[in-house]
Amino acid sequence: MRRSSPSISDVARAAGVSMGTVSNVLNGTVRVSPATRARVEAAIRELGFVRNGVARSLAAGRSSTLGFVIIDLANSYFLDIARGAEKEAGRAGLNLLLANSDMSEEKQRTYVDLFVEDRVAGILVAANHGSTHDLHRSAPGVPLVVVDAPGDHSDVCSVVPDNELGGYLAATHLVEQGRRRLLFAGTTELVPVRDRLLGVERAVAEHPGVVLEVEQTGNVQVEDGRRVGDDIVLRDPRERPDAVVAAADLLAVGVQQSLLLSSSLRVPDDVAIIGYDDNRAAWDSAVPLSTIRQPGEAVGREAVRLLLEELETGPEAHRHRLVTCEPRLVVRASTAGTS
Amino acid sequence: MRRSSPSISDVARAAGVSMGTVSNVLNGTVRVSPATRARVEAAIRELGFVRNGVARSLAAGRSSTLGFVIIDLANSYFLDIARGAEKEAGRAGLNLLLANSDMSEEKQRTYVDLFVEDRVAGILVAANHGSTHDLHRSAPGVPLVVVDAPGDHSDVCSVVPDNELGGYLAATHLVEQGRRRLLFAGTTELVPVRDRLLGVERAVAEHPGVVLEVEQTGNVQVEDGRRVGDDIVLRDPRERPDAVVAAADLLAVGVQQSLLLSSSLRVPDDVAIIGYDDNRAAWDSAVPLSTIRQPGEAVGREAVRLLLEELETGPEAHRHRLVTCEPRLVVRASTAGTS
DNA sequence: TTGTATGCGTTATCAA
DNA sequence: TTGATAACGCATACAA
Repeated sequence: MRRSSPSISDVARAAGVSMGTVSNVLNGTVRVSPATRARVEAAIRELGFVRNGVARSLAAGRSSTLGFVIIDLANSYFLDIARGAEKEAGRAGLNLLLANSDMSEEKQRTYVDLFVEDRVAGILVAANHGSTHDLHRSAPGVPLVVVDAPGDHSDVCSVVPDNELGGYLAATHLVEQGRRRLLFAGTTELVPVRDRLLGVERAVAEHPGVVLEVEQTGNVQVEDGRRVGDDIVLRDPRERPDAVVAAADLLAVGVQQSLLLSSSLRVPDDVAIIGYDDNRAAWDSAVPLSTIRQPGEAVGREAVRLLLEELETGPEAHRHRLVTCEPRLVVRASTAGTS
Repeated sequence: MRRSSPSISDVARAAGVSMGTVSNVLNGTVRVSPATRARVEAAIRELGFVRNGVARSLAAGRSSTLGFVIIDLANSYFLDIARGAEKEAGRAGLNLLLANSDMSEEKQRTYVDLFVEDRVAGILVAANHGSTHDLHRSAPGVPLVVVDAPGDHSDVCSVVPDNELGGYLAATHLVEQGRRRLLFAGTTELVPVRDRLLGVERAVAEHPGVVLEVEQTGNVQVEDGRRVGDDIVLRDPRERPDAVVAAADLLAVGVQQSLLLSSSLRVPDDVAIIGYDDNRAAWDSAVPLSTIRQPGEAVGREAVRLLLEELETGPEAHRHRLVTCEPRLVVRASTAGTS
C-alpha cells in the first residue's frame, strides 16, 4: 500500500508516456491519440490517481473555486443567495465554498483572509451594513464582491435588493385591496427597514385618503410582532389600522399570532398583514403570510457575474459598481380578502 | 502597481535576507533575531505580502482546512453541527469550509471530490441514511467522517445522535407529567423516526397502564401535523390521546395549530405535545414547544475529534468507529401543565 | 501527437 | 542564527 497518493509522474511511468501527455488527457485541451489516451486512463484507474488541486492551481496560477463568507446561514435568504451564486459559478466551471461568519466581524475577517491566502478566484461577502469599509484591503489581488450591503463603491462591487421597491409593492398591494389605514411596524435603526419604509411612504403618497402610521419595534422578531399585535387589539376600532406592513416576516407572524389569540380580530378580514423576506421560518404560520420575496437567487447570481466580469476585465480596467435586484410580491391568505 | 502579489523571495530581497529566514519569521518555529525579524516584518508590511496558502500546503504536504459537505443547510440542526465542528477545528488550528450538497447525492459527490482534490486535511459529510456506501472510496488518503448517519463502519468513522434515547426521554417526560394515552406521530419510513419510536415504546413498556398508539404520516412537515391534529379533534373524547409525541418539531407545530384553531382542545391542558429536534423553525409556535434537543454541537465536535484522531494515528493504525451523542429534553409550555 | 524542461511560492534540510 | 537549495505535483512553452 502506497503512503501518499500517486502523482502524474507515477501515472506517466505506468502508462509508458510522459508527464505532459498525462496532463493533456486530464485537461483535454490538447489532442491526444485515442490509443495513448486509453492507456493513460487505464493507468489512472489502476493507480487510483486523483489530481492534486493544490499543485494544479499553484502551477496554473489560478484557482477554480469561489469563496463565500456568509454572515447568517440561519437566515434562509442568505442560503438562497448562496444557491444563486453556486448556479452561476457552476456555469463558469467554478465551485463555491462557504464559510459561516455567524454575525462576527472577526470571523468575517478571518475567513476573508483564509480565502485570500488560498488564492481563490474570487470572494463574496455577505456583510452587515456598515461593516464593509476595509474589506477590499484584506483582499489585495483577489476580486471581492459585497453582497446584500452597499460596499465602498470605489473599491468593490456590491449587489443589494431594492428594499424601497419592496416596501412600495407591499403598500400598493394593500391599498389595491381596499385598505386605507396602514400601520408600518419595524425598527428604522436598520438601514434595510428604513428603505422599506421609504417605499411604503411613496405608495401612500400616491393614494390620497390612505393614512400611514409607523410603530417602532425593538427588533424584528416574533416577540416584537406580538407586542404590536397586542397594541392593535387594545385599540378603539376607529383607531385601528386595517392593514399592517411588517418590516420582516417574523414580525408579521408575531402580529398574526397576537390577533389570532385575542379571538377578536380576524386575519385578513379585520386586519390584513404582509411581511417581508419570504423567510422559510414564516412559511408555516396559521394564516399563510403574504410577503415580499427577497430576490436571493438573483442577488447571488449577479454577485458572481460581477466577480467574473472583474476576473475577465482585469483589476485595473474594471469599474466597480452597484447592482440592484428587484423583490417580488407574493400574495397569500393574510391579505387575500377584501375589506 | 504590481501584477501579481509579492512572494517570499520579494520580501527576502527587500529585507536583505534569505527566503528561509522570511519563512522562519512567518511560521515562528525557528528562532530569528529580533533585528532581522523587524526588518522582515517591515518589508512584509511595505510590500503588502500575503502568504500563499496554495504553495504552502503543496510544499508542506498538508493543509490546515477541513471540508464539511452538508446535506441540508436550511435545517438548523446541521448548522449547529457545523458550529460544533468549527469550534473543535479551531482548537486544533484548523479552518472549516462548508459546501452545500442540498439533498443531492450528485452534488455531495462533487464536493467530496473537490475537497479530496484540494487535499484538505479531512472531510466531514452529513449524508442521507443509506447514501453513505462508497463515500470513503471517493476519498482515498483523506480521512472522512460521516455525520448524522451511520457510515460503513469498516471504512469510515461516523457520529450519530441517539434517537432511541430521545424518544425514550420524550415519552418518559409525558408519563411523568401524568399522561396515560400517548400518540406517536411520524413516518417510520425514516430510520431516525423509527429509532425515536423504539425509545417511546421502551418508555411505555416501563409504565404499565400507559397506552401507545402510532399514527403514520406521509412526511414530517407542518401540514402532516395538521392532519394528525384534525384527526384528534374529531375523535370521541374517550378515544382521544392526552399527549402527542411528534417525530419532528414541524409536525408538532402542525398538530398544535390544528388543535388551537379548533378552539375545542387546549394545549397542554387537554393534549400535551412534544416535538423533536429543537428546530429554529419551530421556536415561535403559539404555545412554546417542548422538544428533544438534538446534540448538534456535540455531533460536530465529536466528528472533528475522530478526524483529528485518524489524522494523528495515521490511516492504517486507526480503527473506525461509531460515536453516539445524547439528546436532551427541553421542557416548555406545551407539556408543562398537569393533566 | 508526444516528450522535455522550467517555474509556480513555499517548506525543509543541510551548510555555513 | 542565517543562507542556499532541493523537493512538492502540476501546467505549459517549446522542442522533437
